[in-house]
Amino acid sequence: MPSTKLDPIDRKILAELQEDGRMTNVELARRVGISAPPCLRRVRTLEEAGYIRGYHADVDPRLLGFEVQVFAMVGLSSQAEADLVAFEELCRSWPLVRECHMLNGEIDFILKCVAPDLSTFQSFLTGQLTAAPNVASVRTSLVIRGAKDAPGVPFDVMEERLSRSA
Amino acid sequence: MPSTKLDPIDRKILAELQEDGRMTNVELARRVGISAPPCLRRVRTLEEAGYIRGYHADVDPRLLGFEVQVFAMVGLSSQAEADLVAFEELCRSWPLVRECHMLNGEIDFILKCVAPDLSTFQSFLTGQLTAAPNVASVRTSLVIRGAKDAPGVPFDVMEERLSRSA
DNA sequence: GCTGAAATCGCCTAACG
DNA sequence: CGTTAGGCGATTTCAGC
Repeated sequence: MPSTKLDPIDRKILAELQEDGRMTNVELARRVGISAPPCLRRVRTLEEAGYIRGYHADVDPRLLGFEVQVFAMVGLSSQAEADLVAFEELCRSWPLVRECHMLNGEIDFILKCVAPDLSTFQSFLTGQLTAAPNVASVRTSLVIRGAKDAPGVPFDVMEERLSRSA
Repeated sequence: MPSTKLDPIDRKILAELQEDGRMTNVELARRVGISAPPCLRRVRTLEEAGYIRGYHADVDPRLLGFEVQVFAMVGLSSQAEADLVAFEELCRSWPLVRECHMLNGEIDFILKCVAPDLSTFQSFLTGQLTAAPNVASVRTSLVIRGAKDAPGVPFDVMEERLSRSA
């Protein structure tokens, strides 16, 4: 599974599947301008090479009863690698934490969390997150409303750069 | 398209499609324990009712040359609704900004950004974001590494709550 | 190597019970 | 919701560039 360079058709496939991950292979093939068999082979190759990590339905948290979304900025008291990894592992074990990113600067981690209601989140915050070993500070901000939620990467920016360097 | 309540099969469908959005309908039907036609009808209904907002391939930004991911915390000088909306619209027009969420507290917005390299991001930051009308302050943090990136909502938490309230 | 064409197999998706 | 059934898509095979 070598990460050989992508050609324009591969990039178009990725852009299309990022936009609509459930598109049929023949429709995808039609859009990228090749026939179905090579298109399917390319998709499999892209999956195996790791360009495509998976396919996910994008569900509406609020409709499903997750009314609360929160960003939590976490500072640790020790940044030793073992302690960082321990905290990351803890985040992976918490279902309410959907994303966890390690950052530079004063904040060590940013967490995106969801919860059915505020009291559920508060009890997670005080009982689990703030109480976890090595956690020095937690600042939380409720999401008032979402303004943009685009998946993955901007392929138009990518194409623009590639044509500039050509 | 009424948002009638979901039964356990609907929730299982959502959980499965969140996990693997490209699963075939017959495989999905098998997993949720019904035959294919009613399964497909349920999926269509869930899509039309807005429970499923779309399907997206999850692509790897780094492999595609987007080496830099940044969270930007933005404060505005005016929080009048028209000014908030204007800033949101601006974010939607910037391809490097993948997510924009309006928050409570001192920070008004949090933005998740990607860029091919640091200099591209810096030029966006100084030339576009900080320079935008009404932007009072921008604090940025580079993502050192991602520790968790789970899609959507935790259906196990949902089921647990539902069984508790039963 | 790559693609495309043909053929098979399996899935999707009506219509009906 | 299940079953049937026809049409279409997916996937292998094979030939050609």
